[in-house]
Amino acid sequence: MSVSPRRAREIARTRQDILEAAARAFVRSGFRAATMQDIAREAGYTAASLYGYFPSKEEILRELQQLVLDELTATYSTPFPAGLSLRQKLEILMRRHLEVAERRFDLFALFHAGMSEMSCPMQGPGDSPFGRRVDLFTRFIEEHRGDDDLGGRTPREAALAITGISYAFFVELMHSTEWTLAGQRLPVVMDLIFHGLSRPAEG
Amino acid sequence: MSVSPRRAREIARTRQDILEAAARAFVRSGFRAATMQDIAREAGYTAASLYGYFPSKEEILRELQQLVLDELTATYSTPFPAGLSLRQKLEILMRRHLEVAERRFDLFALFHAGMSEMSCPMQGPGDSPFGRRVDLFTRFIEEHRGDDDLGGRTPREAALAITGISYAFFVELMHSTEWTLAGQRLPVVMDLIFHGLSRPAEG
Amino acid sequence: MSVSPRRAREIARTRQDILEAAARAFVRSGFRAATMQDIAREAGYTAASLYGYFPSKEEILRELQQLVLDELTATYSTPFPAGLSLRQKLEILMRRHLEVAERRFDLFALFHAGMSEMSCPMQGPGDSPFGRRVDLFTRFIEEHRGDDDLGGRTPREAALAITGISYAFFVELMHSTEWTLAGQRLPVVMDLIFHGLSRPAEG
Amino acid sequence: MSVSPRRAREIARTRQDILEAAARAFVRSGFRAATMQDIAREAGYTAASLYGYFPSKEEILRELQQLVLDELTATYSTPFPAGLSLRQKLEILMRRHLEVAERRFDLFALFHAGMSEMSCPMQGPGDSPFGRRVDLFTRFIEEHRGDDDLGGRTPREAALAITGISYAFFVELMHSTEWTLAGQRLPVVMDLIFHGLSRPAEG
DNA sequence: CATGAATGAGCATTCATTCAT
DNA sequence: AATGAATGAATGCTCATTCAT
Repeated sequence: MSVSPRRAREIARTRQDILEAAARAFVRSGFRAATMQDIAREAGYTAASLYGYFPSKEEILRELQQLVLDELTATYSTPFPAGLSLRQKLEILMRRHLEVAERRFDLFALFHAGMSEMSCPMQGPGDSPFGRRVDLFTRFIEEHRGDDDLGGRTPREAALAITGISYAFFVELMHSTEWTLAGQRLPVVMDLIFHGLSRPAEG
Repeated sequence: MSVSPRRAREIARTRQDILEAAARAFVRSGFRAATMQDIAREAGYTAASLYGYFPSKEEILRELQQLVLDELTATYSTPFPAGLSLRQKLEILMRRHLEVAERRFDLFALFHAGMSEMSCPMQGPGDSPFGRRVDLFTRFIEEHRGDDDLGGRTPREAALAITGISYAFFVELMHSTEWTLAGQRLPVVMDLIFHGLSRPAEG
Repeated sequence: MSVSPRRAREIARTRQDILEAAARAFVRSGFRAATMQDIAREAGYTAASLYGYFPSKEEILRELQQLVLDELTATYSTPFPAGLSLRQKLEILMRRHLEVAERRFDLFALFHAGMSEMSCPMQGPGDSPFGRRVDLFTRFIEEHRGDDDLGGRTPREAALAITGISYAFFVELMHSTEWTLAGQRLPVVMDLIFHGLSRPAEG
Repeated sequence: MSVSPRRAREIARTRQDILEAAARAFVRSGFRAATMQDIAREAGYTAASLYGYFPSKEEILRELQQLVLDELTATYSTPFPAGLSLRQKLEILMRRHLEVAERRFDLFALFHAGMSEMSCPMQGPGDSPFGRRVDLFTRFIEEHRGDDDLGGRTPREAALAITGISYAFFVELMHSTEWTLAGQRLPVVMDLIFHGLSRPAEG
């Protein structure tokens, strides 16, 4: 009665396909505006077929959110080499983020795009995806900061700056099609985070 | 059969009421999810009445967007005192933004909340509200920068940092209810923009 | 803000129209098979309009059930002239039933037709409409029986016989179009109930 | 390429299983509400498999109806011992019915439960299962009546009384779980049919 | 002008049925 | 022969919009 491993893999892949299609559709139109037909067309199925893999549209969104959260959490929980400065660790962290963004572009787009609708139907307005990212950065800073890394700001303030700047550059990247620039821009981002506009980028 | 000035003013005020109600509704639920009933209830009318002031729901959104854009543009086009540094001018600009945010809270909330839905149904994804703000900051910088204000970054890069940081702090403010903090936090924001994390907040 | 009495009456009448249309549709096709479109067409509206008067299809059924129950209960709770025999009181009761059937034909048809579906979605299978009628008759008998009216049977047994016979004749009546026969057949029914096949109808 | 007798028997048995499962499902939820999945689950198959045995859900219902009709007809066409009174013959007939009810409980339940839905989708409202039973009883009476058995009523009237009373007691039995009472109650039923409430049950 | 009522268009979801495996 | 997967055709319900009052 149990599914064969082969079949199980097939199902998992189809679910992934649908989730990715849904991510694209949600980014394009928002959760409400995207119809099951849209998602299905994008995934190469009919709307009815989706219900063989997910019980509802809401559940698709929920799984999508969980996926993003998992990927994101992983970038924080993977240990960092010891003996590095906050800045070095942060750079590693952001490289991991870029990696995720490359591997799961739609997911990341969804995460950055759907502010209101990704949070509203499920949780209080307090923890939007943006807010959650701020939280993660805050905890990261609290854990890895040296004594005078923040120049007197609270970890949350620092996290706000980091989240804001990286958010802006991610959005920029997302809308441009030259994805290859991503890595190259990281030094600029790091430099802006740590020295702001006043200090020259290099030396 | 032209309208009396008195009547004209009445109409304009009602339109404003509706727009504000719509802004609240849109922030709370997103553009699609917010029904005309929701907006009407919030404004103290019935859904049918709204059509005496706006031809469609989409038009309400469009006017709302225009309103935000106008308010925002005004903060840029009002001249700045001569002889000020970029930083000083930027601080003035951001104070103006705060003013707008105080005067038209819902509008600002809408602007910051509904990323995907505010842009998608109308224009290409290229110019989201966020992107438009980046554009405005970019032009501002290009216009007011001194020779070595940006430490080697392009104006757009600088604008991205500014937009990102101020966006983050605005969102933070919005979710907290202590709106009074707004002004007090501005120095921190300015300092983060210009010196990043490394440099102490105050000399 | 409150509805004018005139309007209220209009609404009540529309609700009645819809309920009657629904009764017809339910009798014809059963609860599940009857679509909102069917009901609407029968009532001269569109399906969407019905939702201005009832929140759901289930609620329509529920109100219909309540209506039947109310009408039926009324026939029992209206007092009977004192000093009559069980048979005389029962005849009065059944005349009242006939009256109801004349006044609200659809309702009665619905009540006699939809056994399974009228009960299932709402209550346990124990109290079908049929069962409820048996209960009412049982209580009626317990209340009005003389000492040796039942010839040794329990009130429930007597009620089963009464319900069964009257049910059969009602169904017969319903399918024939000669509704006028209703009253004329009552003596036969009464006689069958009290004397069965063996005894001549009239002395 | 004809089927082996062994296989044929296998098929017939599976068809029976499915029909019984369907009867249970139909009684529980009504014809429309019962899904092919429901029937299949009850029968231990998948929905798709049912189509190897029946071309459609409607056909299942049709065969079920035919089955009931066949069983019922058999109770009438099996000859009765000569020289018996109408009452004696009727008692034999009803014992046969009880037998059927014991052997094919679900079938009988279906027959008694689903008035509207069992008839509607297929035939005019004239011949509901109930109506068909009345017809059978009518013909039975016409055939076996003595000269003054009916006390002046028409055969149809007598049949209505018989059908009604037996229907009521069958339903009662069905909802109770004490099926054993069935036979014991038959005398009461017979007595009610032939003497009504007025006459003592015994002697 | 404000509104209650009506509706067309659309959407999520279900289900009988088909078909390749 | 049995099934998992896929789908077309509904179906209940919502909502932006219109219009008579």
